[in-house]
Amino acid sequence: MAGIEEVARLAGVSTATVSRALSGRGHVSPASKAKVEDAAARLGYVVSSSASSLASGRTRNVGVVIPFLNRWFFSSVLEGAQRALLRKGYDLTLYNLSGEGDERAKVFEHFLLRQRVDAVIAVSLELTAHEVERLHALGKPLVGVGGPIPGVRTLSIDDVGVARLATEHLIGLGHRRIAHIGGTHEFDLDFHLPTNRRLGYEQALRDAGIEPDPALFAPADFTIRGGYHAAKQLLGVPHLRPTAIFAASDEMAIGTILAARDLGLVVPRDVSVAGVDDHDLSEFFGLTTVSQFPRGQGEQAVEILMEELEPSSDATPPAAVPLPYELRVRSSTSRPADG
Amino acid sequence: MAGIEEVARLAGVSTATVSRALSGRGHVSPASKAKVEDAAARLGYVVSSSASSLASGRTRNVGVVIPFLNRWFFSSVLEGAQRALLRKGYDLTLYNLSGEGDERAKVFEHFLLRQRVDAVIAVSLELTAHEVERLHALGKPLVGVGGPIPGVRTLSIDDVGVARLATEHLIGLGHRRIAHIGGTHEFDLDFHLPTNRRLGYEQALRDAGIEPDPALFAPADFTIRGGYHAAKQLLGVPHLRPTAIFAASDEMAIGTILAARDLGLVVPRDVSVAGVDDHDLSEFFGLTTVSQFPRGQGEQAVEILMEELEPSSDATPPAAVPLPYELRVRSSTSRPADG
DNA sequence: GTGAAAGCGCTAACAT
DNA sequence: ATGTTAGCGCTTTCAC
Repeated sequence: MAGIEEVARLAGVSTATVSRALSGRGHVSPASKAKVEDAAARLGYVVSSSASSLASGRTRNVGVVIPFLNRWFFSSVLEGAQRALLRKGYDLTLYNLSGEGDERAKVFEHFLLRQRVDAVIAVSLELTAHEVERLHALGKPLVGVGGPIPGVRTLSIDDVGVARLATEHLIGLGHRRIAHIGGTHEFDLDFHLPTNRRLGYEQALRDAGIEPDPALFAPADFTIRGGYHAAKQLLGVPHLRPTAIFAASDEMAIGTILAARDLGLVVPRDVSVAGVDDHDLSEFFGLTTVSQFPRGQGEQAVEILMEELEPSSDATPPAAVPLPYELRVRSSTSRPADG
Repeated sequence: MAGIEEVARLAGVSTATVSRALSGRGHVSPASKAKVEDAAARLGYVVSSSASSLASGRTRNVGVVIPFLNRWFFSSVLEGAQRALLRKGYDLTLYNLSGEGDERAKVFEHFLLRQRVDAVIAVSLELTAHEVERLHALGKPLVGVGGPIPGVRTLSIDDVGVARLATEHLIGLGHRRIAHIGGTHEFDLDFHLPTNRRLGYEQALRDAGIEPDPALFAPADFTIRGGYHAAKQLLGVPHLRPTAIFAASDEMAIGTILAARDLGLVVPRDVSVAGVDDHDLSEFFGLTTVSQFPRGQGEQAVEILMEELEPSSDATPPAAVPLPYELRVRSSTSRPADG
């Protein structure tokens, strides 16, 4: 492993110039810059990140704390963040907190504080005031994705609006008996997503003069299996059967489609189904859904951090752009049979 | 941020002793060790990883290079690796190579070489000789998961054996016309997984005196949708219809089940279906499959690295234990209708 | 078992 | 625009 000194010697300049030429901070004449780059390439020189970090205080590394790796939403956010960071020349250090909970303390007390990261992205994690404080005390920018954290810049989708949109779509098609499959209370921990989506559903109904019927709500766990069972329940009673079901996630909506099939019902003729996410599988199932572009959320989180880490003169501050969402109408929804 | 000096002062010892006490290298009397730990806790002291790395040459960080994040197998391996590393006090730096390919070069030339990691885990990536060499030249242990890399310790499942097992299960039930949905050639890049699974399938057939019928092979892309279309093809011709289908992955097997349903066929009465993976969704679909425990593969990769990074006296070297796999019989397979 | 001190390989003042 | 040099905060010889 060649060091900066050898590069300096080969290029015929000082180590300071090498450092400047390679990092882009400070002015270097085009001539020496070329010589340095050439020498570095020749020697296969790459800076030692630890030496650089120690001397500069910057690590060019961002920590991402995330509760799940094998769920579509989370892996998509992670993928987006990774791509954006790589482009900026940053590393991504992953902290998956799916574990017991003592892992969580460990991560905060030992890992994030070792000066290994310049900033932290917290995905769908409600950080405690204490945790936020520790991070802030270190001067580490922190941005949340997936829900509001008090005192933290957070990218958060308008869950009420998303649910309204899906429900209004169903109402617009002529449905009046619209059921909802939402999250159980345990899932309300992180940012009340289930509550907000149920709220949006109810608002849309009321705006259309329909009183939400508690019998048309079924809780589930955001999985296909959970949606399947909830839907069977909802669809099982013939004379009360809803003509449409809005599920709070695509996975539950897919479960609903499968349940309908098993009951001999045809989607959308006998029952319309709508979800939220635009999951990988949704197109295959022809599921009408509301996209929420999680990859973009990961990328945007990185943009925000970068603006704090390396303020660029020109840039208009990304501002608190509301996250986009979009109705995607496929073949799982149609007018109800009657009319 | 308190430094080691303050800890030393508060504990009434030298910085050298603090370092030794906290890192566990070198002998320290129990008394001073306690004092140091106490002082460190009091001050909320955590070592600066960059300073520590620079001085010691160890980063306590492992790089994981992985081609996909949003596929079950890969995210599971990643999860296993993350857990195991966290337990050992190591960080995990993620390099997702899903991108174009110039990303790949970037990662190898700039990221992995900046002395940021002590070791590298390569998941399902066929590294070039040159890439392997660069890594070795740095003295960085490297272990592969998912397929053999020349000159590299690799955890690799016996794909031929896995496919044989699934196929033999179907043969044992009495099936003779067994179709196979495998990968297309593009998927053969990484370790010939599709080829090996097809090989195992054919071996099992031949061992049972059945000549593989090329008409009973259909290529797909390892997705549910791909499996669905391939299966429709296979099941569409009534008089040639296989009584069982072995798919090279659970996702394709699930697609097969859905295709069968859409054709009015009942699984397993009209057609048995078996897959490989034991995917999250497989239980829900009652899919008979061969589990391959990817989480364990990630963990095992870490074990191997640790043995190289921190050789423990007692440990029996983990040796080249073949990766376990296991037939999981559910409700998608049964004896063929005739008998 | 413990302390003193010499680096680890860079970066950032400060000069020039 | 470039060179000189003093650290960055630890770990690790080497002595004791």
